[in-house]
Amino acid sequence: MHFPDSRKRIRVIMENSNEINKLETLRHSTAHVMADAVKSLFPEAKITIGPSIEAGFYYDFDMPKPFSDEDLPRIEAKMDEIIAQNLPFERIEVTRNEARKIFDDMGETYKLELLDAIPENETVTIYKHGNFMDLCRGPHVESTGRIKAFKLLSIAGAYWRGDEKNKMLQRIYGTAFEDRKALKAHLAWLEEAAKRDHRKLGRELDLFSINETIGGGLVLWHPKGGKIRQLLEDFWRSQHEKHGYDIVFTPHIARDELWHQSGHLGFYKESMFDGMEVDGQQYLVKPMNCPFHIQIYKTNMHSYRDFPYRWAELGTVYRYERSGALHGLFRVRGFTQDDAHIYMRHDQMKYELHRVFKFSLNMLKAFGFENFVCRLSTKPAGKYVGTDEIWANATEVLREVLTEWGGEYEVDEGGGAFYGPKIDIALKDSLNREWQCSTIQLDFNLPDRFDMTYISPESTKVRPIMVHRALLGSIERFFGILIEHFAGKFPMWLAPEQVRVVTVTNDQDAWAEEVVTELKKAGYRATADMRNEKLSYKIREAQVQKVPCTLVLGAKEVENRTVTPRYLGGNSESSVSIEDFLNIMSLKAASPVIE
RNA sequence: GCCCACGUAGCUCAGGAGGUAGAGCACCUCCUUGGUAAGGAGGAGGUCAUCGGUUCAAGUCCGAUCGUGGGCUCCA
Repeated sequence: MHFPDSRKRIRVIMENSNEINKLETLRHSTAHVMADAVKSLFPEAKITIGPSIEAGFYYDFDMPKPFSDEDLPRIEAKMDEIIAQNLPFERIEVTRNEARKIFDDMGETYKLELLDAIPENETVTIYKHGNFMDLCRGPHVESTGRIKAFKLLSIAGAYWRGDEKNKMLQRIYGTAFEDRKALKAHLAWLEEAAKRDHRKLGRELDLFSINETIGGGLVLWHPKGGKIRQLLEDFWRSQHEKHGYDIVFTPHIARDELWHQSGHLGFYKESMFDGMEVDGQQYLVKPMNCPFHIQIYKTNMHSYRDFPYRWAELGTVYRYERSGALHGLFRVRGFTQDDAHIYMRHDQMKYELHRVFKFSLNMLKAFGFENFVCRLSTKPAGKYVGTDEIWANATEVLREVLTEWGGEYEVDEGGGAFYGPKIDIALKDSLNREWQCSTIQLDFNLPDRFDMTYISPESTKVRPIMVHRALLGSIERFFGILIEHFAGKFPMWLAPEQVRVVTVTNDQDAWAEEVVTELKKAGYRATADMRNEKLSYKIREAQVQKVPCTLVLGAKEVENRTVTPRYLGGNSESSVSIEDFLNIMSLKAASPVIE
């Protein structure tokens, strides 16, 4: 029911787990060295925790005064000194009382708190290098000299133990690698990711904007972004119709009564925008589409013969996100889900879930993604609705779906929502970052709450099985992912402008207009640049704007009635007739096909 | 929402320790008609985010607000 619409999820996958462990150790040791450096530069700092993370490490400090950016080079310099001394990391086993005394004497109150949290049966260890001691499970590298390549990256605030009720600590992020070459590669990767930032490309390519006057998290789609969205949605619609879905449309607001029935006003209110009063009735802006689709269902009696129903909608929803969480297209307050609900009989569950899973993967593949990671979330330990039998059954089917697929998947035991188990699909982009997009969720709750029924062969009323699913997740977020994945160089079928016809001089204007007319007639998106500018100037502009194909027209082309193509990032190719070029385009611009 | 940083022309950015704004690109005009990533000249364009304060004088100092960014947090 709740689609992970705009969650940013970045994880760099390392292939070899041994390598990971070595790196983790190295990074954790680097964190210790950093804490040592911070303590010697800022004796008033209290140390807290400093783990290794996916692409580096951090250490949190309680500081009377926050760090500034200028502090980072100073800390790095101090760290270099500690590393140069090649101090051995010593592991010291201590009793609780010894540990307590040590950290108490040092005034490290956070360490005392951590010490108390260590289970009774666990050995307490301290790691020491030079004069720096830290309560730590380890392991560590042999000595500080093993740290060959590190860099401090940023400063951030972070709550003690991640709880906003606690004190805000000062966090320093850094990273470390086996050697300088690997570090350099990682820094280059960060730079590449920054270059692809969809917010930057969105502005440069004039795709979308988010406007202060309108409000944070509310997206304006410019003509070029709008064209891409239109192409994407047309593709999406046609594929859904082909795959047995019917398209529905529902309103943006509904009376509070609906949200009471659905339960959203109970458990989702803090994410919903305040309502408005109309004719004495309270209306709320929708954060989800499901209650509407259920109302469609409930307008009629249904027979077991009629299933399944597959109702899809590009439904725009609004959810309150805290201001600090907003981020470009990835985290917004208004977005369009590529939503659908499937209603079915119990005996159809297996077929439908297989089918929708396959459709999800194929949809993502159509946009050029090849690698996926799936996650199965099973029954929560605490409260849940639905019988154990139906949970077991549905979970088994989902497991089967994943096994049959054969790809990489993890199981989040107990991670399912209270209303049903689910499969989430994350894609990996060209920078190997993971983005969770698709979600396929069973729902044993809403059919009950809305008293959905169908008539069985025995003439009894039976609850249908309900599945929520989104393939792309949110159109806004998926668009952001596409921008970054392609670095703005959209494939021909999605490019807002496919062909730019560029003239050498104004003597070719007539031919340029004819070529554009021909291209448009054939259904391509083409424009002519007939400005009084040098050829190289116009070529550059077409390249900078990432138009996939530029056709150069000079005297030669006019004479032979040809065009000279040049593709994005490539060099000039040989001249071809317009007929030949149209043939080439029909191959290059074909929409993907989903089986 | 919280911590820190930032907010000067459409964009990217300059503006030494207060004296009433500048560059490049983009835009407009003119010259140039030039074969594969920027030809030349000129012009227009800014209540320096907003509001308030200090001062004879505030992009410049102080405060608040709004917004953006990096994180944290939340995510039925």
